[in-house]
Amino acid sequence: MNEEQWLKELLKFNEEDGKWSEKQIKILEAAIEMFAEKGYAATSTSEIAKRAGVAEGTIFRHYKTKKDLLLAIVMPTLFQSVAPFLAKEFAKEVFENQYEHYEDFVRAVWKNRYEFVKKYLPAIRVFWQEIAFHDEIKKQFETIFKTHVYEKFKKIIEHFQEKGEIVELPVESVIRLTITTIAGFFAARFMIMPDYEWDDDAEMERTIQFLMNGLAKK
Amino acid sequence: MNEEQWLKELLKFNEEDGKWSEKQIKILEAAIEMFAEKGYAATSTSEIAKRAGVAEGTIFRHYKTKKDLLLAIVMPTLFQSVAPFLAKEFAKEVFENQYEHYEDFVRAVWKNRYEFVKKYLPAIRVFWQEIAFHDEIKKQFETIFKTHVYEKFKKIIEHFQEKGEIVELPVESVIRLTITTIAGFFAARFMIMPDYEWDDDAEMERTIQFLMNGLAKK
Amino acid sequence: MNEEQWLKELLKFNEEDGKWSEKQIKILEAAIEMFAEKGYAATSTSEIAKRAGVAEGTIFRHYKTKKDLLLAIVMPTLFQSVAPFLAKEFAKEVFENQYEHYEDFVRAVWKNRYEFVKKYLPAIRVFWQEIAFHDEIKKQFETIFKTHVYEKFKKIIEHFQEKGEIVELPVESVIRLTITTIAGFFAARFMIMPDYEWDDDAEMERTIQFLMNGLAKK
Amino acid sequence: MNEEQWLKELLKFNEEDGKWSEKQIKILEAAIEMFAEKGYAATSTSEIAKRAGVAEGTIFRHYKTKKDLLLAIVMPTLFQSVAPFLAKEFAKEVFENQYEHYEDFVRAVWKNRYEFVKKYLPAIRVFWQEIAFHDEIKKQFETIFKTHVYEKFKKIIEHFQEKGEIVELPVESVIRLTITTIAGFFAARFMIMPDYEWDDDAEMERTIQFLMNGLAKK
DNA sequence: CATGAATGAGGATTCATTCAT
DNA sequence: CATGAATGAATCCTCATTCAT
Repeated sequence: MNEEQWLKELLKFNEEDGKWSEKQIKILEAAIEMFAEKGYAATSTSEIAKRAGVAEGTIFRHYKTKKDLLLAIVMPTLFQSVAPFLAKEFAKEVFENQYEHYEDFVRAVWKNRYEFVKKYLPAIRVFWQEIAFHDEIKKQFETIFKTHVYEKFKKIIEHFQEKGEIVELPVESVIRLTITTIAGFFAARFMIMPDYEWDDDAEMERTIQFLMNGLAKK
Repeated sequence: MNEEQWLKELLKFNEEDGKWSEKQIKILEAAIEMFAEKGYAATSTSEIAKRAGVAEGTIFRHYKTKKDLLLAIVMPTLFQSVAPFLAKEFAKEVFENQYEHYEDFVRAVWKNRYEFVKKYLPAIRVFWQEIAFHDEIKKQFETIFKTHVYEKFKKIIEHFQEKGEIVELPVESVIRLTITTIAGFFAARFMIMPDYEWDDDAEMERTIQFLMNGLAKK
Repeated sequence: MNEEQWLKELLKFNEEDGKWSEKQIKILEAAIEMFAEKGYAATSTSEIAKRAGVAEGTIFRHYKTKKDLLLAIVMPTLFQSVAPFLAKEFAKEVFENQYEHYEDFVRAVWKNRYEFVKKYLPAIRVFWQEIAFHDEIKKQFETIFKTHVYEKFKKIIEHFQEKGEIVELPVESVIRLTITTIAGFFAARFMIMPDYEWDDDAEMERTIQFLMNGLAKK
Repeated sequence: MNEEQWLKELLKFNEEDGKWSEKQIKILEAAIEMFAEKGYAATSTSEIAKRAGVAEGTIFRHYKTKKDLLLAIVMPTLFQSVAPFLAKEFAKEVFENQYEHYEDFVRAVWKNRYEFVKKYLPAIRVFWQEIAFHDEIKKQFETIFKTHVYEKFKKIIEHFQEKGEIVELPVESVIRLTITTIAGFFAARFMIMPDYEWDDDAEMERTIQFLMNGLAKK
């Protein structure tokens, strides 16, 4: 998949296909790279224009303000980040025994999100770096998380708790521990120590074992 | 402990006591608050001056550049963050059976770091928000981590692995899983969902149980 | 010749024609006036902008730094100051008897430079005022002087010394005395006592007589 | 003569002896050096304080403003520059045949001023660099020049013209040519090409010969 | 007298944004 | 649609000067 392709895919959530001019894509690419590297506030629109190979004015033809440009990156990233949970059939799949065990479910999520993070890493960096500074993003994240991720996750957890597969902790704690364990790997792997020589498959195996043991019903 | 007190304590690692003038403290306090809230790049020195109740020029009398002001916050925070591991007697305590089980050790670290995070939260936010944008900070963090935290942690893990208490995974993985689990709680508790109603003791209990089960030798 | 015209002419040495926008010219004019009057260091870019009738930012769109603006004035002035000596045919003209006597040559230079100084006086003031403070300018001046002015001047002097027209002093001394005498007039006339009532033609006559007598072979 | 000594001598014109504290001298020395090197406007009082080894406030205890400090350098330098002409007996000496020929007079002035320039060069640089930017200095210079230098010089010239020793040009022109020739040497020797290897005695000889021939009655 | 912390106006420069071409 | 010159507010930082110690 070439560069432009992945961006278009990332952007699918925002607008209909076909609306993205070449220059617009170039601008987004440049902005993602620079925001990821230096942060939104420390990146100037003129730098973005230079890296994108367009005139400064062109940026503002496509994005009314610099903030709009940030949101055009961050919002699709947020949606794509939780995409599996946004799919209508997602929870259903679980109950219809597509995933016999919680471990199967976790493995499925892991693999799916691993591919996602690898592909969209710079945009994800931007998202997590900027969420602390922009209330709109934080609000949106909370809404999405509560109404989609949490709700569905809860049902899934309860399903496997009823099956007696996982420990009877409060659902919130199970969710948190699951996410923390998976996301902790991703953070270490891609953000904090990306240069360490990771054996991704082995580390996934260890981490999932750890998670399953941790949550196992004694 | 009043506001100035904790800052002086945080700064202990940087310089000798007594060198901190009242204005200098005021400036640091204001800078920490604002950097935590809006980010370093988006905070202007004039805002800091206003909030600190000093003239803008006064900032530059105490900190040669705005970047120096950031480092005066971030470096002590980095050192204090890993303070237990910097203490010479730290690892020794473990081997001399001050901590009979890995769980005792984890609980000790947890409590110690819990107090630390609660007290210095804004400075810690600044640290983690800015580490992504400033190579000096990242470099310093890596050095400290490798030479102090990792080395001592490793010995501790190996000690309990030899005692047959915890699983025979690679030390790196055990360290990562431990840190990820603890830090994951702190991140959720203080950064991502600080407004959720947490029962800190109960959640600590759950998390430590999870960690111990996850790492238990089967 | 109107104001803009002479500036464009002065600038010919720096870049190709046609590249000078109206605002750029306005900025240069304003800068020359103010630098001449108050000196480079004591003139603020906001004053220049005001006098030029442009926004302060516009200055920096055309000249990356204030120093660049100075050099955009000083370098062309340096080149134009020694322009006759830069022309390829210049020395040749002398040997091909365009100037039968040293006095003819001196008169030609005098008239040519008199027109130049009158036209470009403010820029020349800036040049001589700032050369003391900026090493780049001094270096450039020395290079130009040694490789162009001195070399050609030397041949001319030797030519007339061989013809037995002027005294057999070291060439360096003859050059210095000639320049000193001519430049001394210009300095007194235009820099030190511009308000005195000068009879330029008479004073030229006296000065050239003085110079010729001073250098005459006894 | 040590450093402080010459400064005190230079300052003699300004105030009575004994009033100059050590710090005051240090400040003046530092200011002269820095003003000569970077110019008045580009030199900060804090730099001067540092170089002088005193606190910033100390400068303002001795000189009410930075400008006062400049004038404390420039005014004595102006007076000392024309010191011979300020001496009451100066012109008289000429008429009483202390100087038989104009050449004797010129030689005497030359030697006297040569020593002066060598000793006070940095202060003289400051004077000539700043005179262009400060009207008070220019005014003072003009007054001194007209009332002392010019008046006495005029009588001397007329004296030697009457004796038939020098050409019957307008006195102003003779003065200008004399000064220009002497000052031209000093400018070249000390300001423009101080690094060239000068044979000062030989060059003086040549220059005075040139001057005498130039002014000789034909 | 000397100090140096404190000031706040002013410095050069950058920036997001606009708009005529 | 795209451009890039123009803007002027805002940025970080410096400076001459003051004043309590």
